[in-house]
Formats: sequence, C-alpha cells, structure tokens
Amino acid sequence: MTDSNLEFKTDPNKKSRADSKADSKTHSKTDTRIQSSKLPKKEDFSEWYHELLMTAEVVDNRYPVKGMCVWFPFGFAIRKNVYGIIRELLDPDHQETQFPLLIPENEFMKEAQHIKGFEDEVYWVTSGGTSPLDVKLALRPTSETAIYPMFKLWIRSHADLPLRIYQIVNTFRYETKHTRPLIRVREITSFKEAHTAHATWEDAAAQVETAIERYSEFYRRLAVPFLVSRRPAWDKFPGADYTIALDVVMPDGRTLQAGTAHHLGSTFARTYEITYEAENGEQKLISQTCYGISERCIAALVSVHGDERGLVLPWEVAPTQVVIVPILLGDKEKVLEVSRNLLEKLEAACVRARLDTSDERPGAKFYKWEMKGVPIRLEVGPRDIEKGVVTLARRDGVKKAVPLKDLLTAIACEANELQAVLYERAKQFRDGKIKEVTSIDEAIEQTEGGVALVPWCGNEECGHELEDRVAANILGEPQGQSFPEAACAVCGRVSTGRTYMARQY
RNA sequence: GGGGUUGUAGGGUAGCCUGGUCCAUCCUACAGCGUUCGGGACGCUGUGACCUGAGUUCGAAUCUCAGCAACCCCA
Repeated sequence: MTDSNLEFKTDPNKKSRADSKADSKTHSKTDTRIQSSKLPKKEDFSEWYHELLMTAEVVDNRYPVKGMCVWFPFGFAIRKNVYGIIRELLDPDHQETQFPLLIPENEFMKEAQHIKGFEDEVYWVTSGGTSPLDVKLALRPTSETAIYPMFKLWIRSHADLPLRIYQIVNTFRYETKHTRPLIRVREITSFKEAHTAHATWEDAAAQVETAIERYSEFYRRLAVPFLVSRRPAWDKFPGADYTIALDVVMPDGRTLQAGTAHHLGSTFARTYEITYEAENGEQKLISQTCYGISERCIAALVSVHGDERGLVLPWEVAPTQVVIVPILLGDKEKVLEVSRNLLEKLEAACVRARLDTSDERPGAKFYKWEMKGVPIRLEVGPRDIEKGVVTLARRDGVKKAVPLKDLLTAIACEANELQAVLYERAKQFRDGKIKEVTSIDEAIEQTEGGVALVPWCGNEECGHELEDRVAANILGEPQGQSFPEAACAVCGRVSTGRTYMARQY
C-alpha cells in the first residue's frame, strides 16, 4: 500500500490483457519482487513492524487511548496458541488463579522499595460514581501487593510450601515514554505472572533457575533465540534480591526484555508478615520468587521471524497451519472435491487447516496467506491431480510436489524442518549481532546496531559510567558462561567479569 | 525527561505555504453483477473522509490557540 507509486508504474491495468500476460511472463521475476513488497523493508524496522501488525491483523493500534491496542481476532488466536505453551509448561507444578485488578492504597503502599519502583506509573481509581473513595484503589502495575496479603492467609505451615501460582491478566502502567504496540504499552493485556513461596532462600534460588529453564523452553518452541543475563543491582525488580532476564535481539539490533525472574528473598514476606511454622515449631519468614512474561513475547515472535511478505509463524502457534489453495482450471468440480477431501483428512489429523475457496486468483491467495504467516500451503490443481500429488510450499520458500498418500507424514516432516530452519536462521542473526569489545569506543560503535559484550569489573560506579559514556544500557552479566580475564573498559581493573550492553526497547 | 513531525474514506495519499476554483484528488480496499483463476485478473455500477473543541473571517481541509492521538530522533 505504501508503494502505490511503484505499483502504479508497473500497473498492468493500462495494457491490454494479452500484453500484460506476455509482460508478466517475460519479467515475472521483477514484477513479483516489486508487487510483493507491500511492507516496508525490514531494515526500516519500526515502520515495518507497525505496518505488519496492522496488515497481518495482529493488533489494531487505532484505539483512541494512548498505549492501548486492540487484539484483532487473528492476533488473539496467535496469542491463545502462544500462551497455551506457557500454560503447558507451568501447569505441571503451578496452579493457575486470578486476583483482582484493584489494589487498596494501604496494601499497595506497604513495601517501600516496591512503591519507589512503580509509584510514577500507577493509575488510581479515586471515585465510585460521583462519590470520592475513602481508600484509593490502584490499577495493578503488577500483582505482588494484591497477592501477598492473601499468601499471608494461605500459608500456615511448611506443608503449604512450596506454593506456586500464576495468572494471566492485564496490568496497567502509566508509561511516560513513547509507547509502541506490544512493546511499551499502558495496558499490558497479557501479563503472565507467576509467584512462588518457599521455605528457604536456596529453594527460591532454585525456583528462579527453574523459571529461566521454562522460559528458555518456551522461547525455543517459538524458535526465538535470546540472551540470559543477571541484571545489575540498579536495574533489578523493585524489592528483589536479584533479577535474571531474557532479552531478544530485535532486527535493528536493539534488545527487548522478554522475560524476567526475580528472587524476592524475604523482603515482601517481612512487609506482609508471611510466615510458616517450620517442622521444629518455629515461625519463619518465607522466601519468594516471581517471574513474568508479557505480550512482548508476541512482539519478539513477530519481529524475529517476519519478513517483507508478512508474518512467519512456527507451526505450533500458527492459527492456520495449512492452507489449501485450489487451482480452478479444467474440471473445477474435481479440483474442489480433491481439495475438500484433503481438508477433511487434515482436520481428522488435528491440523488447523483451511480451504480457501474465495473468488480471488491463486496468486492473490498466496500473498494473503503468506502475510498471515501460514507455515504450509498446499496447491491442488488439475496437473497435481493427474500425477497424484499436491504442491507443497513452505513459508520459507521451499516448494515441492508431494504424493497424496504420503501427505500427512510429509507435512509433519516439513513443519519440523521449518521450525529448525527458523531457529537456525534466527540464531545466526542473533550471534551476528553480538560482538566482544574491549573499549568504550568499540562499545559505542557496536551498540549502534547490536549487542556489545564488554569487560566490566562489576563495580556500580563503573557501570553507571559505562552506560553514560556508551549511551546504551547494561543488560548484565551473561549467565552460564565464563570468560578469560580482561581489563574493565572503565577502570582497567582485571577480572573475568563481562556484561552485555545494548540499546533497549 | 528533551526536541521534532504529523492528523483528509477501512489503509495510503493530493490539496494547506498564498482561505473561495473542493458537495475534496488519485491508488487501494469494500459491495453488487458478469467474465476469470498454476504468483497480486478485468469490465461495469456503487459505498466511503477533512481528529475534537474554541477562535479569526462574509467564507476554514487550509490561518491561530487548546485538547486528544500517532510517528520519528536524542537522553
């Protein structure tokens, strides 16, 4: 749509049909390229991202309140499938629950560190109808202060521990910075927050590890590679002992925090007086963790895999996994019959399939379903039927003829391969965006379009200086890796410490 | 936090500088009918817009102010 000029220039309307046909044969490659570039180049990430969300019908940002979007039904179907994976990963040892949206001011204001982190971002409900409220009510920016007073009531003895719950809810933050659909929003519509209570600090630490493992598995299933790092002290969750975060490298090299896990120690337990009776009869404070993922995971999914033709969705989360496009030539009834049988067969095998019998030309349908990220397209035409095959086209461009009788196996196989290709491609991109540097100047250059791995002694003053001079954020110490000794980019002190630095969303 | 740009049919735009020519241009989308269908078909007929409010003016899409919203850049 943005390229209407281009399209206009190459518009075949003005030619006779015979001419345009001949023309399309001769210049088919060029034409396809020009006509298909509906979206801006992915290099213009911001523009591409916004248009993709609209054109592919993920979210509609025309809702007239700043920072609040509407999920299109199609986008919501993606969300449903993605969150289905989270539920599947948490359900074995977590219980899903739901707490109220409103938090009374007195509960919200109890934990000083926590308030400090959120007070500027809280929406307040101050009246009910025309009467002012005696106790103001906060719209949860996150639910610690709603949940923990209840934990106090629920947890009595060591037998109640560990307690692991989660909820998927909306939360509100009055963001003052520039809002972006799915990335920086004032209503987080899909905040999956888990809260756990444990007998000891060590148990809670182990739970943080587990959480990171689950999140890693989650992103692996979305074929989205990430970085894991331990946030610096000044950037941890307000009230936490420490924070481990997952960051996804976006196409422009900036990073998106796409998951966090916090060790809360006994900070909240102390504030909310959450104790349990130990086996020896002693009353002890619990240790807690919380960890969250929001719709930013959809932003990451869409951004990492998408291309100029639209979404590219992994098999598992695609609302439509297979689309059948009938090529209505010759014996149309026969083509339709074969297509319908195919659809039944796929549905019987629990594939989310659909048959596109709309009145568009096949080419138009191809583009449409590519925009929607459908992993596999099947073309059924007279030529295929004659040979007893269907033409299978994968969203990454692979196209082949598959015998009808082997179809289900072939589809399963192609779906797996697509997953592997997406992951590998994304991993290579991510790795290409990370570079080890030794100096501040190098870090400045690297963070212009990527992630820098910088030697850092770990000292907080050096950290702030790094952030100031590089004009990028410290993501923190990479987890699960060790490094040789190197001189801190600021003070020159030798240590094995490293930190990722990047410009963050 | 600071700076900038912008708001015209569902989407993208022309018109704005220099007020009247505009019951607003073009592309796309959408609806109906017909012909079509192996990578964005065509014909005909239709549908649909000046962000909100105040102001200046004989007259505002156009100028001024405020609000709301969107986008970009910097910290």
